[in-house]
Amino acid sequence: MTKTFYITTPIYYVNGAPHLGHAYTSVAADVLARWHRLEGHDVFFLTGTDEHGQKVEAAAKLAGIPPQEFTDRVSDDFKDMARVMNISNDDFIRTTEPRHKAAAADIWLKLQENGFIYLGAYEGWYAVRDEAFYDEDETEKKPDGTRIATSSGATVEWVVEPSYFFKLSAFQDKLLELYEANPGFIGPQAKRNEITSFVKSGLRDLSISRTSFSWGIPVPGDEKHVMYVWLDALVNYLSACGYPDLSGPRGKYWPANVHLVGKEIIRFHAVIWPAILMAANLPLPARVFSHGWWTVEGEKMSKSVGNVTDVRELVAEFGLDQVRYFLLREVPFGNDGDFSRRALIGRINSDLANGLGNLAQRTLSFINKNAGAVVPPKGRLQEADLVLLEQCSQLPEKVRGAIGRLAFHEALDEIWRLIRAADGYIDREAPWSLRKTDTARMNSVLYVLCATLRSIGVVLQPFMPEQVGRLLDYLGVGDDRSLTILDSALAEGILLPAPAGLFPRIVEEQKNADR
RNA sequence: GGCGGCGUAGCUCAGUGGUAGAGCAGGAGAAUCAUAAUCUCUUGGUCGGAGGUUCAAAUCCUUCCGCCGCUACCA
Repeated sequence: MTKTFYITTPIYYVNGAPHLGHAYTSVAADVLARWHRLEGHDVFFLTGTDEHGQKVEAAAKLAGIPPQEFTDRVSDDFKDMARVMNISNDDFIRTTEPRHKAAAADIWLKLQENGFIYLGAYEGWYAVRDEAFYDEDETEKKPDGTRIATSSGATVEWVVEPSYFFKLSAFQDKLLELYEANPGFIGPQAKRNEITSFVKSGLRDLSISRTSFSWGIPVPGDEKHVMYVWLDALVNYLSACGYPDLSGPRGKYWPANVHLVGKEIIRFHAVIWPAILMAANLPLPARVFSHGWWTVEGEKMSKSVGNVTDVRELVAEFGLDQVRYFLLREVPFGNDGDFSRRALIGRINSDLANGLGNLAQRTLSFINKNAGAVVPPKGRLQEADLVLLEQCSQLPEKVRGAIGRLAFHEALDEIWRLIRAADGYIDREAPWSLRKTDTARMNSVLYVLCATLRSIGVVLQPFMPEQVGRLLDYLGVGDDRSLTILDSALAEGILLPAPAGLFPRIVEEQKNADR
């Protein structure tokens, strides 16, 4: 039976437009999904949008349209971003879809049946004007004794509203056991420590319904309440598998292998979500991995600064694969990073244009001009050839290891090590000299270079599907481009098309800095 | 305040007890197949400060300085 691999991005909240951060999560998940497909696994890759809650209700009101129309619009924008980024998701779930509402209602009933839901009261500082609750430290007392919300200035009052609660406190020990028994459950390590100490500090029950607004999934049996958005949202990972009927075609994918999330929502995925699943007697995902945030030119992305970056503009200017490469190469996955034009251009020029692109071009165009435009005959290999080919044969395992740890930057670093080795090889062997003295040897060298480029291309496909696809075309690689083709030697004599540059060098116009 | 992390070459970082490393940037040379890309050599660091343990410390301990994260329900 084929191994299944289920990977998710968070469902993106539709109260704002998609930006660089969303694209980052999706690209990382896409690389994982594509890698596992190369491995021959049965992959299910899910993304989508989270569309309920007070903020969405408010945003729709501001836009002057009904919430459903609003969410349709923003959800389409996220779909468009996925298309532009060449994200290979197998499904796109929306929490306003009937299949999801049914799943969420069923989970609620399961939690209730199992005795983990009770009716209590949610208390807090409520601003009628904002229709929102505030924490005490988000409010301040005015001289006349009334209390206002610091951010909006609206008067707040202490409100007690009935609310259903989830007995999260019952799962404290079980969660700690989970983290203990599965060190890889939360990644990276630093987040695991944070979450562990958070859980150790004591868990309170979680308010999971609201009566103060209505844009949500109704609580089964008590329709004055709508479900708390996070309970609603987390269930999406099950909804897409066909839950509550896990005997259907998608049921085999649950539990998920990886939930990729931004660091701001790790807690919901590493604490609340497993607790809910435990309470519903469902199997737990294998791993929750959180990545960092991007600043842009050293500054935090924010609407007020006006630097919220729509990745689609970057793609239009620099190319899709270039942006995908940068996102995963520049920063160790899990860390924060900075996105700057200068760093992006530096990566494109030194790694892609001068590195991979130039290696491919100098090899392929030489073959095109001097070796009959076919994969040259291998001939008798020498020590230097075998050394390089040995590095090729080790590459998939090295990349597999790095990707298994979600260390995308290390995977790319391994690949570039081989690119540099191949550049050294071509210089030392100098096929341009051999052309005049020993064409058999020249052919051997070119053959080894083709084989090297094939290895590099195959493992690089998940990162840069488009340009690397072209590279494999230029190398005459057929339809099967999975990792298994690297187990067989490259066939000689295949006709090769005329190559063209893969990654154009970026030349920035000199902005006359000197006055 | 409590818990945790970080501070290593101009930049981004690797390196957890045994002669300071990589990539990029800088310098010199070589080569000319190639997107003037490539290759070789090379400049550059009192490993945040101070003290301690040890035959030996970037690596362990103490303390100080600086930066950052977490410290729950509104993503």
